[in-house]
Amino acid sequence: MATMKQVAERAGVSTSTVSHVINNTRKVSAEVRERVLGIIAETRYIPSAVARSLKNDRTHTIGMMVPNSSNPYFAELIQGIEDAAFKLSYNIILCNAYDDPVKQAAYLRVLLEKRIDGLILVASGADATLAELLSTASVPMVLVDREVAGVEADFIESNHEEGGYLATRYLVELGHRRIACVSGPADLQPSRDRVAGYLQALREADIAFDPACLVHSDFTSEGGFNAFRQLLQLPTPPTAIFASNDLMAIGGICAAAEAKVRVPEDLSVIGYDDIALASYSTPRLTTMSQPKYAMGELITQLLLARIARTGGEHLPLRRELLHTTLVERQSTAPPRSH
Amino acid sequence: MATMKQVAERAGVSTSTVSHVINNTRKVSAEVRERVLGIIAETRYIPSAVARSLKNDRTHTIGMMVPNSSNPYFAELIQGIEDAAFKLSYNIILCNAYDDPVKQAAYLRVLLEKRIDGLILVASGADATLAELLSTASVPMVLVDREVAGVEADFIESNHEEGGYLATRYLVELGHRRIACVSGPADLQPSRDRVAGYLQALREADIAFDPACLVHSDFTSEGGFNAFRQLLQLPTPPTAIFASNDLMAIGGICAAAEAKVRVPEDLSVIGYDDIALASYSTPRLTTMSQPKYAMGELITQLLLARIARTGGEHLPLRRELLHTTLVERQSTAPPRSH
DNA sequence: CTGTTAGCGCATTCAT
DNA sequence: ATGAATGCGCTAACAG
Repeated sequence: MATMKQVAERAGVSTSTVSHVINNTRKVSAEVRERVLGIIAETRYIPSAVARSLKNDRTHTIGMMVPNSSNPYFAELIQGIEDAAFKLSYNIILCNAYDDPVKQAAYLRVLLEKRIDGLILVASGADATLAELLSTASVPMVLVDREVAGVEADFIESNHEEGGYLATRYLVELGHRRIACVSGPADLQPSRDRVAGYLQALREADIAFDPACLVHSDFTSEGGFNAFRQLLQLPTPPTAIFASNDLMAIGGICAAAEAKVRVPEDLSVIGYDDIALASYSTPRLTTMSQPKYAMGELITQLLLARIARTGGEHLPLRRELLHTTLVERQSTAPPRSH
Repeated sequence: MATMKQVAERAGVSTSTVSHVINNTRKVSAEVRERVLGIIAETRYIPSAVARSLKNDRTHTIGMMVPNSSNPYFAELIQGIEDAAFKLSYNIILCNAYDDPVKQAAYLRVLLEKRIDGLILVASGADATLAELLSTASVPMVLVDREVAGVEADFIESNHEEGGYLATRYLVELGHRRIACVSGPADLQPSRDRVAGYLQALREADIAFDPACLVHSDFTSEGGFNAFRQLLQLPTPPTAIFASNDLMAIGGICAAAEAKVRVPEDLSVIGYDDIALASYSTPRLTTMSQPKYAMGELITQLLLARIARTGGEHLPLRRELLHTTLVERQSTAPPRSH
């Protein structure tokens, strides 16, 4: 691989001049510029971002830590971020923590060594070690969906409580009175928020909350499958279920089908996230749509704004709560008795 | 951020010694080692991989270019690769080319500047520019699913033709005679291979191929939805459809449901890929499973083997064709008339 | 308009 | 067992 020095020699100029024609950073005579450009093409010279980064203290690389990039919600979020980042000349290093704080810490360490310009973190666990590591790292950072105790950083999420509320209220308005909820892991704040919204909607409708109607699962299709099966075996099964994400809703619908429970005739199901497949599952899934693409763009913008100010005056901490919107499709309907 | 030099000064030793305690690369007295380690902890020193890379000419970073990381097939493949790479201390820079050769070229350029140690490429388009860029780049590389004319590199894919054949033969064995195929884009070799397998199975069963039964789509749920609708409106609709990927199969099943065509009673559907959601779609999807995780591991191993030999003797070019396996679930059954 | 030079942070060779 | 010195490839004062 050719180096700038070699290019300079062959062009009969200094590396300084070569550098400037590459970066358009100072006036260079047309003649010299052409000559240099010619040699660059001829030698297929490609500047080293590594060397440049060492000099500039900027890698134009962002670390993205998620629990699981195969989960369609994260996959779509990542894609939005990657897209926005590309437009701004940043690359993404993808890290799957699998909800393992140890693995997450190991990754963080590597990212810090690689001198990422910024970090987008959907935290797995929130042990003290993480807060410790993060606060001493002092890398520009934005937290998504999950806050980390003791870490001050921009934070973005959709309004989970509102989402849970709207989903449940929609079911109530359809005429349902026995409404169950399949929640995500109880130790995740977004899960709890969505449940809070669910309870709030129930309360407003004067529907007594039956603890048997709330089951905690794990945000996977399989988990949803099992949770629905359990709910459908209740003495008085629900006529509607709010699933805390689309994966569980889809798995749940599968369980309903196997139990000969028709959706939406016998059971209404509403999901959360609005992943791409929700539009084409059978039946098409009614769901609370999270603005994933907008989130991706906003996250990237916030992070880059913070990166731009590194060392400068402190930007005020931002906390963004995005709205979710109801997408009515075919998995919900008024209850049978109506 | 502390530097090695600062650590050295505070510990009263040379940077050389600090470097050696960090890398365990030569004997250091216990006393000095402890002192250095103490200062490192105290100053929260984190070595710079950037500087190290400049020196070593290795970034421990791999570029991964895919058409679309939200497609569950790629998402799961990426995860397998990312997993395997992590174990071997490599990170992944994720790039979405969106089937746009221009965007792909732009990304490639950046990856080359960042001096990635290797490239995993699921090529979008294969114009001459790409071959040109790639061959002069001389970065260790493995191609996945799509070959690039004029580029010699390791190549990995599943045996698409065999997969298409097995899927179709399975439908034949179930008793179907009118079997349609929803293919991926005609300009993609894997699409063509799967179709070839489909045709082969038809031929073996002495079933005349009806061109109306082969429709080309785009590997998306929406595309599958439209393709199925078209097929179901045929004067003599098929009793079974082989969809070239799960996304299209799932979208197609949605179309069938809306046309009051029951799966599998009225229509058998078999997909391809075996994405995670296939197990929990309604009905559970019968499909040809691609060994995504194994592919991810193999890809990573091949690439790292090649990276290790950089500059050394040439490793023979490898061409790996992995087997797909039939996963029988609930979207297929004998035809009604049986 | 162009060149010289120093230094980014580290690994490593050569001394001692 | 340790240190001094060099250079990886580049950018950016500074000088002319």
